[in-house]
Amino acid sequence: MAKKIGKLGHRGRGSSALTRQRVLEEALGLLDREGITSLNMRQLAAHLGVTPMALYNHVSDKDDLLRGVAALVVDNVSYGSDSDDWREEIRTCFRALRNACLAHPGIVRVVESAKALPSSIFRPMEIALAALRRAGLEAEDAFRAYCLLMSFTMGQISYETRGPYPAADPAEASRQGQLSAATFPASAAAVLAMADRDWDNDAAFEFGLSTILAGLNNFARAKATSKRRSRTTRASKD
Amino acid sequence: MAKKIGKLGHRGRGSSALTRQRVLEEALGLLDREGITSLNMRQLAAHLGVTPMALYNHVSDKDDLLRGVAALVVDNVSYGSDSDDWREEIRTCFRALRNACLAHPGIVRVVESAKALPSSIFRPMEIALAALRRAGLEAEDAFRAYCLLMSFTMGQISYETRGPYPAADPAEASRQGQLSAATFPASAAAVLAMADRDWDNDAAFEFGLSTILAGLNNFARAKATSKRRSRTTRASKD
DNA sequence: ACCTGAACACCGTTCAAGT
DNA sequence: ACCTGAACACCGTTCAAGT
Repeated sequence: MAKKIGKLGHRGRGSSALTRQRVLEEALGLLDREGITSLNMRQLAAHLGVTPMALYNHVSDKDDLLRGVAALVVDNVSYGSDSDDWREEIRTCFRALRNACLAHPGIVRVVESAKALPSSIFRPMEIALAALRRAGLEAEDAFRAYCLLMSFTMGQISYETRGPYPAADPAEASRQGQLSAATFPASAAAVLAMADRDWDNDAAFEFGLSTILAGLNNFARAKATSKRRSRTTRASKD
Repeated sequence: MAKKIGKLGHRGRGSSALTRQRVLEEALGLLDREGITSLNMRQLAAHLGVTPMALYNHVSDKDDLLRGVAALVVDNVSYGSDSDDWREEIRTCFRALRNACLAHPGIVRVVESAKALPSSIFRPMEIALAALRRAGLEAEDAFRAYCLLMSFTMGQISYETRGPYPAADPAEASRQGQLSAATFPASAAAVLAMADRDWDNDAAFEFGLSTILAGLNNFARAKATSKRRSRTTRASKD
């Protein structure tokens, strides 16, 4: 027993042994504190007080590490809602996804560079698809709508966490005189309008969500009436 | 003059000297043929028959190289249309962006990993913003709508070019039994519905575009009537 | 001004060896 | 079973030297 204490005690920090969980958690911490460029096997090993090669006992690959970190962020998110309005269900689902990612801004670059995603991303997909089917969309349209929602959400999060590209930020470009009112009038006007008030990412996300849901609602209602009409036609034929 | 010919003649391929343009074009070719992992200074230099360090005479940085390659893909795209329907203008604009990117699938990863974007990214922004203003949106809403359209388009292209993540592809997951109808009924149904017909990325993109435009149209019309109403109210007060 | 060659400070990962 | 240490095959980039 003394042997056991001694064995655990001589490890760097704490008395815990190296486990996959500990590796992934330290990786996420490193990502949060120092960004994705610091998330490499050597620095991670150093933070765990261990040799780089020790990590390979708990992680098969760097890509496995990245997938594991992504899973850590996304696995325990609650995507469900108790509303019976399909639009509110979808709102809650993608808001939850966005909030989880914004809590660990570096995770977006991890997801973008990972070769595979944790399979738990099927959970928001399931919820969204179910809600969309309940709205009256057919399977194929529902999947297209899901792609639309997911693409927008991930794109938006990517933009938010990376910050606007220096060369693509209207405000920055206007400061450097690249965005003259002569060649880019609409963009220059947008900069002018945004100059005073702070840009609100939450509001931009909600705007996007509402716009998509309005469009999907239009689509679902059109689908419903065309179905009803064809039913009436059939009935009158009888 | 013979000296000049000799000087040019002893270069690896062709008689052209190394220029920034030639470096960027070869980089794009390398990207197209072998993907982003092969797009590095050493391999690029080898393809140009030159030492890695020779590239730094025409490119300040690897990030400068990436930005240059992105510019090559995006600079000469024509985003405009001759329609006077703002929705058609926006369709043409983002279709053009998508087509340009799909012509060089690797470019998406380049854009994602680049620290800066070519400033010609303002051209589609300008066209989209102008169309949205003409639709009746105020500056801030127009910019939010632009972000929505751009996020969706880039997200969609990213999904298309990377191919679905092995762990996030419903069809693949269902094949491996990760997507049982018991736990993920809606997703399993989607796979079933998509099993026979091929998934049509173009149709999915058009679906997304139409949905967003329908939502924006709703928004613009609501804005217009609320404005008209307040004007009437004011008039009746007079 | 443009290019070369050697070198440096990094990466992920293999391999043989220790306990 | 788990970890170490040295090594390999890569990266981007600096620096001194050549023309």
